Amino acid sequence: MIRLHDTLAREKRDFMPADPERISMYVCGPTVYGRAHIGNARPAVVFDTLARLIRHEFGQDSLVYARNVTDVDDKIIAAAEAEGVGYRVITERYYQYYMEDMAALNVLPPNFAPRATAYVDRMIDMIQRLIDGGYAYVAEGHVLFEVSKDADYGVLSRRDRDALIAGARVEVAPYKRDAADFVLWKPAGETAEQVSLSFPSPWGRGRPGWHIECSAMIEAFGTRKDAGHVETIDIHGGGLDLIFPHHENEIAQSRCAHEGAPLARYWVHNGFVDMGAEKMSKSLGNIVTPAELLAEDGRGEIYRFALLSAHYRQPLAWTDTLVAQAKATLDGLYRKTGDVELGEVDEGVLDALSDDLNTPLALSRLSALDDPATIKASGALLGLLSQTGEDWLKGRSPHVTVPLVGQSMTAHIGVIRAENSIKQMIDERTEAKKKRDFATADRIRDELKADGIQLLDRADGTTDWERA
RNA sequence: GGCCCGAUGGCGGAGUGGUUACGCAGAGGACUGCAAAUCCUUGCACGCCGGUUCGAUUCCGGCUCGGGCCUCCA
Repeated sequence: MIRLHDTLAREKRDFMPADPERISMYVCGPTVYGRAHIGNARPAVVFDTLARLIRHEFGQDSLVYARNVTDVDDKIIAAAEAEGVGYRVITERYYQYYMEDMAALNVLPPNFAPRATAYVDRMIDMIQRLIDGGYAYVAEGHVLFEVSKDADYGVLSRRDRDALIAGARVEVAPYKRDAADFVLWKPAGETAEQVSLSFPSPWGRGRPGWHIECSAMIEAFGTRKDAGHVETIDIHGGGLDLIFPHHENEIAQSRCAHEGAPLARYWVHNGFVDMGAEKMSKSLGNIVTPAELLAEDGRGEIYRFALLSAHYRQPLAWTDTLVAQAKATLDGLYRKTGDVELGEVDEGVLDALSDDLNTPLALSRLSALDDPATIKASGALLGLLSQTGEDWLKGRSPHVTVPLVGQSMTAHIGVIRAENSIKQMIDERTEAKKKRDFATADRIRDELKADGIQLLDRADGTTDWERA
């Protein structure tokens, strides 16, 4: 039995999907206007791990996992205008980067990756239904959701409307009936790029608001095999900061458009990656990207391990020590697994993951295991230990040689010695050792060490090596 | 101001009303020409003040400190 902490209930609940053969999970994905940072990667890794667990428990085909791509956004327009290119250049480029970065972290592609621009018709349809139902109104080319018409507004974030108004940091737009009302549709501006990224609608050319995108995509994309119209999904996930206003507003829109049907049966939110003192975010300018990390060491599992080393709801401080510890622990695990085939998943690891995705406990149990095949299979459930021990320890990660756009790998590749050359030096050293010429033997060992190659002398006299 | 989290050994981080998780790092030993890896052994802990209890790191209250959200945000 999987248990999940449900943000709506503020407690762990047994996970009972509506249809165990067709479980639906939707996670808010990236807005593709810039390079993802390691904090953006946390939900991708966390929900990828949850997806692996659900597939393990309910069957490989049991889960339909959707992670959207927001490709309509003011920041996309701003980026396009800044570079003097069409918005599609921006969205395509950063979507590609995102996919590459996530793949390096062993994040499997979701079953669906719906793009907002492909679902505008559905958004317009949903907005029209909200207007017809008396939940939304048109004002100066905008369509706004009228929060006061939804008696349950605020259940997820536990806020009441008075508190919202009192705490409002942003000047209230004059066309709003109430400060808490939010935009469903906004008119296109005058600039070429704003006109370019706009769509015809009953309310004039414009673009959808952020919140309606997710509500409409959830309704439309078919989390069930037969459905073109889904009202309630099993799991809705995302970062903690999306609880308010994004998910609160999604709930309001969807519930009002669906005669009260709830949007999701379980709400799961991940905590933040921080830099020790404050959260990592683009607006604070203190970001670390997977691309930068992979340029340091291309073995992406290091960063996945680091992200999973804290419970997903806890904050995680991203430090050099954290990365070093993740690498050291993985090295130890890979020395144990070698190149064995997958065995059975360990019950202890499975139990830990099933208890609200307790990855730190799962990782500690993984380290305590002895049988290589069990370690390998249990690691796979966490998206780890996907390589052979030798490839890992010799640094043959496929990502090491992937050129990263905007990042020069030249320096890194420059210090990577061809394995033939390493073998040659090992042979020279073996000869020197036979002659008890330890000065030469140690010189060779030091030389290799300076290039990050650690020699391992085995009991039978042969020598192997690892890349530090 | 409102809402919500957290505080565990050098570091990361679970967990539990009473028997010192685990990993990384450190120390000692075995092995080694010397190291590394490996194996064995080992030191180090539950923010502060009260309360409940035979007994609290664990439950309750208060305090201090830290973090997040309050319509950009994973």
